[in-house]
Amino acid sequence: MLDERKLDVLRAIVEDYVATHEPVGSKTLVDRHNLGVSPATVRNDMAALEEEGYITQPHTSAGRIPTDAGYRLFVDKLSTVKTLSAAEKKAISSFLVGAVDLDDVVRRTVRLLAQITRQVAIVQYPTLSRSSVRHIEVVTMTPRRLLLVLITSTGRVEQRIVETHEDVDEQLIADLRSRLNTALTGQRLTDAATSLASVTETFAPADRSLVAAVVTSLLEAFTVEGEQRIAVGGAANLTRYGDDFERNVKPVLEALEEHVILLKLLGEATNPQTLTVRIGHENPYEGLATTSVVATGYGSKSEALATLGIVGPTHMDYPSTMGAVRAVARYVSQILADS
Amino acid sequence: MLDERKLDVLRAIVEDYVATHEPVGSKTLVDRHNLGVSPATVRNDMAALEEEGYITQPHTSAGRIPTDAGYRLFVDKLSTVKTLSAAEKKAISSFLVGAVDLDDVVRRTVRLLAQITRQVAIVQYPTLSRSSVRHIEVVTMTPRRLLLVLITSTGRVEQRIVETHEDVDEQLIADLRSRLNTALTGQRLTDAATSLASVTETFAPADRSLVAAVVTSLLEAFTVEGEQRIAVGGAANLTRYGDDFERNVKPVLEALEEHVILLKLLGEATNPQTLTVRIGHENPYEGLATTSVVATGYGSKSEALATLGIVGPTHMDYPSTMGAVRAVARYVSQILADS
DNA sequence: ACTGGCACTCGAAACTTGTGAGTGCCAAGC
DNA sequence: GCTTGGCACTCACAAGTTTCGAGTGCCAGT
Repeated sequence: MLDERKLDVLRAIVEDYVATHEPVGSKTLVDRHNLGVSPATVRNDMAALEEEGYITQPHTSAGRIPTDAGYRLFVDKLSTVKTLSAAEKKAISSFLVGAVDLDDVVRRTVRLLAQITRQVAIVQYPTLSRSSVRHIEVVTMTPRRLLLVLITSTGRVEQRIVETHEDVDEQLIADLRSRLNTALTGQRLTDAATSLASVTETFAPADRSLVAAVVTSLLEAFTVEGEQRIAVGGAANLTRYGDDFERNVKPVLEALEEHVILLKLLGEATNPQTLTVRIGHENPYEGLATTSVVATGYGSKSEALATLGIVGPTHMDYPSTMGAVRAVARYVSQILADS
Repeated sequence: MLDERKLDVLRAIVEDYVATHEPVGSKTLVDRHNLGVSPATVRNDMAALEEEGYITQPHTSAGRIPTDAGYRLFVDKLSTVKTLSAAEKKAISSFLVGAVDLDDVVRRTVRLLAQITRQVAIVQYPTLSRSSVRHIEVVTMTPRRLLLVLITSTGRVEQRIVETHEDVDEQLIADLRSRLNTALTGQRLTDAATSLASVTETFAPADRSLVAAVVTSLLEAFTVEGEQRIAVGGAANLTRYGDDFERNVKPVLEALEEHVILLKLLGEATNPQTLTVRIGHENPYEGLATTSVVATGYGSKSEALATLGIVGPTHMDYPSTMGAVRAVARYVSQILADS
């Protein structure tokens, strides 16, 4: 059905449209890419491609633009992920060197990704679920307010405030702190939840109400569902969408504020070798019909800790973007892994 | 020069323009507000106001729109800050109740502020400089990687990663941890810096290199200049700027990513009673010529910990916006203060 | 199977025209 | 001496018209 040349034509259309953002016609196409055939032939091929649903006409007597299906085919079969130039690779590593903590790594990564892809970048903080408890700190802020700090093996720090009904006893706090650490340090967060219950029981009934409050709060911190953190950057690149602000840009801006939606967009974490690309309507959010997402996991070669990616118009330069996302994910994984 | 009625006319022009976003002419003005005079009279007043630089014409034979100076006069002399309705007040308090930690308070505040003002909200995290050390935690992540966690009296948690050249000795770490806490807990961050030096001296020379690395990192964490954190929200409200995306919205989006610029925009923290309003060109950033900033401090009645505010088009509804910003600042201060 | 030719389509840009909100100014009126 | 009605003038905007050309589909010829 689709012979080699038709695919060449589709590839040419996608590349041209991505470069110009204007519908591309048969003549222009033959001029720009040396396809070795006449416009008339290309027209026939185009008719076939349109028949199959890979391209479409915005209106009669205009050129063709790729459909979501067209981009899909292009990404899957007609393009190869572009590797970065040496200069770009150098820029990446120098950008990430010197981060002072996990937050800083994430912030720098977002900035970097936005900068080199010229798109909106999204980076998920390493998930808690796969990490383990490194240390738990309990600090009294005011006589009736405690601050819990949970430090995980991935270097992530979670805090919780606990309000109490009566003034707290410093001795009890110290006791609680040491018992919590003894019981939980080294445990995976998922397992730590169960261990928490037994800790409560070792306390005198009189102290149980305080302990229970702390435990509840810690449990909350352990069960991360719905509270996964995300960093976003490069929103100014949304200008690249062209006009029709209201229809294209606004929903994206709205989505960027809804971290729940972003998490869905990023999808399941994959390892840094595998790139997930969602094109237009493939996205699980209707506002992003003219938007594509390129995402991948990061953390370590074998097991992904979290996901990062970019959001951009469907008419983006997929090979370059995919290359950049993959490269950044690899570098970040490396930074997080080695010490 | 400017009698009572001329000021009334200016007020009417500002209110009308803010409501419609269209140049307002003499006839419309008389129709909508009952000024009790004829359009011709209003025209004369308008000519005077234009002479003084408070209003201007986009082109001949169009209505007038306020200039930055016009808005300035309006804000300073012609309007009163609008107090919120009971329902709005209730919404504010219910929105902020249940925050689990300082980060959460800030995040919720940004969201809330963006929602009720329908503008872009900016909230600065409570500054470190005025707070004191509550606790310092040193945790080994890997044999050669330490995580420092600094907890301040304001509930802010700072983290730093320290890489060492040789494997660390757990005993030494425990020792360091306790000495640091003994020496520094309760001290203001500004004073703590000096105390740090003396702590180093109490260690055996062999351990000094490790201790020095930790101390350096802590010092960094203490001196916050240039690393003040900021949260931004409600970027989708930028749609409200009308068209001319490229000229109005893009620079704002860019500014929102540059936290250094935002800090300048927010300016010095004032107490929650005083509202800072910067209109158009008054802003210390050229990209925001069509933008106004409404900001105020928050933290406690007497002393402001940090600043929060909104960024929006110069043609915003100042009375309502100012009322909302002030109200939110007060509520947040309250949340942070009482326990 | 490809190509050149040809009639046709139709959006975009350039130009034209009409309309009306708005202005400035002036002379008359309270 | 303000205020006002009247009047001629301006000019952006919208609607209508024309032109232009890139692009198309189809068909007959190689």
